[in-house]
Amino acid sequence: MESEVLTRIRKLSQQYAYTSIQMHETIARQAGLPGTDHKYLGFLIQKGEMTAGELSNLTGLTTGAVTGLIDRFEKKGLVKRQFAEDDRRKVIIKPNTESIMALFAPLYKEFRSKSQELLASFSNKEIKVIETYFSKAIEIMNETTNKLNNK
Amino acid sequence: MESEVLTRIRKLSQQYAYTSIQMHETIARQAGLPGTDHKYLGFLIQKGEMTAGELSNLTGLTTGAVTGLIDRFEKKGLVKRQFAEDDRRKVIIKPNTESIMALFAPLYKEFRSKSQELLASFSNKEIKVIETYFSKAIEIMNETTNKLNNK
DNA sequence: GTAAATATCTTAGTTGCTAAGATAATATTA
DNA sequence: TAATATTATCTTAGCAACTAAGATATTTAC
Repeated sequence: MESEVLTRIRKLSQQYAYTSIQMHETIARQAGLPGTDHKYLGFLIQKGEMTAGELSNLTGLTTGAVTGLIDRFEKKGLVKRQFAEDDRRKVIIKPNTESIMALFAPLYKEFRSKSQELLASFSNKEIKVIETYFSKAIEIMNETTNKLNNK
Repeated sequence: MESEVLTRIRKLSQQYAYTSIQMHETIARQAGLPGTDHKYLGFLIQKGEMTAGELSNLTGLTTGAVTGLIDRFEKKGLVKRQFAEDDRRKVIIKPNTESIMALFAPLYKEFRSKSQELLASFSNKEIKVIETYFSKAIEIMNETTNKLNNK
């Protein structure tokens, strides 16, 4: 038997994740990125440049899939390939942050201002609560995922 | 220029959504559902039975894709097809909740108890804050998605 | 009763994935 | 140093699930 609160939060949480992915997919499609590529573009922006192998590890995609992914990004001018100076086997992927921003910023504009507004409606203390919840929930989900993957 | 708080929350939020999807995908894979099928199984559980067309609308998949989706679920005994009595063109998809639960419950067990624990560490007032944030953020994301889709 | 609309299924073609192996560069070792 | 092993990425073949378009079956409208 589980508490009503837990059920409510769990449903909201699932819906939140789903809605968020849905929105990001819609925005990506409008920006000319069909499928799930935008998900990986996010990594590149957040982490900055990285090698193809690192992206493969991070995403769980095979190196072959990553090759195709970078090809598609490169063709759109969103990233550049560059051999590493210290190891010429490595391919460094350099996100072209400016062109990425130019592509996505207008689509996120309204969302951002509304989010800003929503956050402004909470006190600092309340925001801290939200942050704590997010952080700890992320930790729990990662633990669950890792435990399931390593056995 | 955007506030630091907004940036922090936005990153946490994206990470939350990504981690959540990642966990659900891992659980689904362990349950023998590769790809993204589990996402749609969630709809069936939450909404109960629905027609193929409704599922198509809800998911944004074409009717052809939905046919394949139901085929895969049916083959695994997770849903049943049934013609609607009032309109024999319609196919009602009936989720077999018991077999779905039996498949997934053990994989979610530990996650649930940890979530329960996490939630217990917040006061009722704080939980209300989290719920409010989720609800309103979902609303904003849906608005954004709808606005982008209808133009 | 015929025509139009609707709900689902089928088919052909596309996309992006994995797995396995090829290629090129680097590290190791005798 | 030369031979061998390892590493990083790319290429290829095969596969799964998608879309778009059209087929089929049923219902609705005239």
